[in-house]
Amino acid sequence: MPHRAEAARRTTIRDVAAQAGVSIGTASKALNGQGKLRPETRDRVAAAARELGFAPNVLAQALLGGRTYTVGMITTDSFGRFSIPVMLGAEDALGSGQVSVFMCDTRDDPARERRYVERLLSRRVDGLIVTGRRIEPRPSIGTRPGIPVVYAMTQSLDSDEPAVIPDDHGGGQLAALHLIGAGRRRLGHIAGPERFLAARKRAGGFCEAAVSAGVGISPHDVLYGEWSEQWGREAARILLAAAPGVDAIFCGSDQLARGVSDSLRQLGRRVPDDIALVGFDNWEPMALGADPPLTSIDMCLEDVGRRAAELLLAAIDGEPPHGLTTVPCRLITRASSGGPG
Amino acid sequence: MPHRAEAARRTTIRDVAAQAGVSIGTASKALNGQGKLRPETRDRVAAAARELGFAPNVLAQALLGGRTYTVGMITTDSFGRFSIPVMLGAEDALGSGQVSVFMCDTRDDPARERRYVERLLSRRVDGLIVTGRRIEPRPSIGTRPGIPVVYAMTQSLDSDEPAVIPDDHGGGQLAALHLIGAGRRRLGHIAGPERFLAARKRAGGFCEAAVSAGVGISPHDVLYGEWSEQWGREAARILLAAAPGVDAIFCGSDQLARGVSDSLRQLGRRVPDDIALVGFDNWEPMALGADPPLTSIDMCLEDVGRRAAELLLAAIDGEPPHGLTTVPCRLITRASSGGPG
DNA sequence: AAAGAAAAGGAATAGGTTTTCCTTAGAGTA
DNA sequence: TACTCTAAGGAAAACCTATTCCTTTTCTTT
Repeated sequence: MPHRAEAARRTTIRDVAAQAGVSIGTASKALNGQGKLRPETRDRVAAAARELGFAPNVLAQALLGGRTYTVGMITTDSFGRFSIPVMLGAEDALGSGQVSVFMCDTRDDPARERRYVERLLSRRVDGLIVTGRRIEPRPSIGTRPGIPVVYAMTQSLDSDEPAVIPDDHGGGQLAALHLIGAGRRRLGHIAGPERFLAARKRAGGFCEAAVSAGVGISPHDVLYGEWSEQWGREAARILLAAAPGVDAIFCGSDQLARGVSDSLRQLGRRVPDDIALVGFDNWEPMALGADPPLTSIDMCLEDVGRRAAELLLAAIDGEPPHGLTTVPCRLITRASSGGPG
Repeated sequence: MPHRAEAARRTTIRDVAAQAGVSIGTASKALNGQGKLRPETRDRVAAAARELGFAPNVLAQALLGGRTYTVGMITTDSFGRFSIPVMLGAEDALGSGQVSVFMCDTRDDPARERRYVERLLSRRVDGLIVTGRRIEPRPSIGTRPGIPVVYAMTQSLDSDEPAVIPDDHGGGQLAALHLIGAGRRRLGHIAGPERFLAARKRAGGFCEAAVSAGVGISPHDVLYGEWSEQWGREAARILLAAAPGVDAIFCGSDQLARGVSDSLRQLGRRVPDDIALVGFDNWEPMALGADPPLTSIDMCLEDVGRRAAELLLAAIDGEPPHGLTTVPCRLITRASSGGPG
């Protein structure tokens, strides 16, 4: 095609310069506070720019400066429950630095992922954030060297590449300490699938903290299953049959806790009076909708995203980080463990 | 700063041209299949490009062509439950056209929104999609004329600006027809807050379809309240007290339906045998986690996003759409209304 | 062999901005 | 008066690519 087909050309710095009666270079200096100019000239240019609604063409700036103030965010999670808060945090940290974010959802398709990476590279992004829904190491996204990458809520098989993940182990510990602190001594844990690293880490932290506090629970008391309410319902029955005296249950997700809560009600056990309940994720629609509302462990995913973005910015500025960063979890106390509400 | 501070400059078409022993212009033509070149020359250039890992600088192309193949997506919903599927659909439609998406979350702050719009404009996006979590008309985003805007899952107070929203009214009708088709005759409806247009439209469609089918229910039988499980629990008790013979309840959201389901169990009514239940949103974690799983109305939000993106692309190509487009809902049948599962 | 046509590829321009280097004009000094 | 110095601002290069318009080479044809 020739040039642009249509519409009123946006005003450029050339228009501003003309209106102010100066050269293009002078206009640029006036707008950016560079060079030596008479104050009155600066004002004239500023006025012209305001009047014409001038905003510099970022493309041209980027072309010249070699930096686009743009990063790519790649998710395999279909903007799911985990990657979204991560993105929010990252966007927050980046956005305040005038960096814009290209969003790409690979739908778990490696071919699509490659295409997106190519596209982002030819858009000359300054860096890449890769998010996922599992913290397990994944194949490296493998860009050319020179463009920095940070993994968030996932990590690379190449363990030198920087990654930020929540501290699931610490989250499990938090749950145990909270329940024990509330006077519970006969603990149970209902978990997601054992093949999930996060499920194992949560269970590990929980058991470890309990044992350190002198409360007996062992890793093979953990009921691994699925990430579903259905499994929560089943597992609660199994657990109560095996250990009728249990007075606290930690669940590997809020969904599990919802299922457990249901079964407990049907079995005639009161929450929290008979059995205290702690979930994981602090997924508010789930946790607040439960009756009573669920105490839960919040992974602070926004912090994960924010941290990842900070690391990326550092890398772009020439201070590449390495290895794994974990972000601590936080306990949110609600009625299901006797807290407020 | 001088130029770029660091790293191995990316290979440009100049490098390719040098390597192939041709001029820049010729290299460009070879790579884009333009002009008249000896096949052998084309091959040589292609080989050089491959060897050097050349990808054209999209910034330079955009600067030249006046189009960036970039759109901005602005959400007020903190990437919430509604705007996400919309974005997914839009990204899908745009991405396959080689258009990349800038993501911006305004956190419902008008000042932030203005800043983002400014930033997107100075990045010379080809268009804008504005999404929200409510379908109520909102103040126009008000960009300069020339850059097209489409609203998705929200609409502009300026009713001429194009918008795509789900057909809540039709969704309500679907629910009524389904329940009546299953032989139910004493219908109840538990809704969200009356100040929400979506809540009113769903209720309207439901009552209208019921009445047309000769089943009595009137708009003031609708129990408006909150969008919460808690209100679902309460409203179910209120409804059963007022109309003990009810044999089907349509809920304005899956969360409401979850609450209703809980209360029904406690009141000793079986779902679906005694009372059939239909939710709205088809929010899978909620709908599938319920016991029994919920029949629900799916707003097909991905389609809403896809449609919005298509309209935007049309507008960019010079065929600006106008006014409101609605996307039909779909009934997803599950056990709570006697369906499969 | 000469002339014309077609094929192949090169030079230059445009796009918008920033920065470096120069030029001009005025003020100050010897 | 002649010189230097500084302040103010202009001209041009650079960033990278696509396209238009030319020039050169090669082939056909008479």
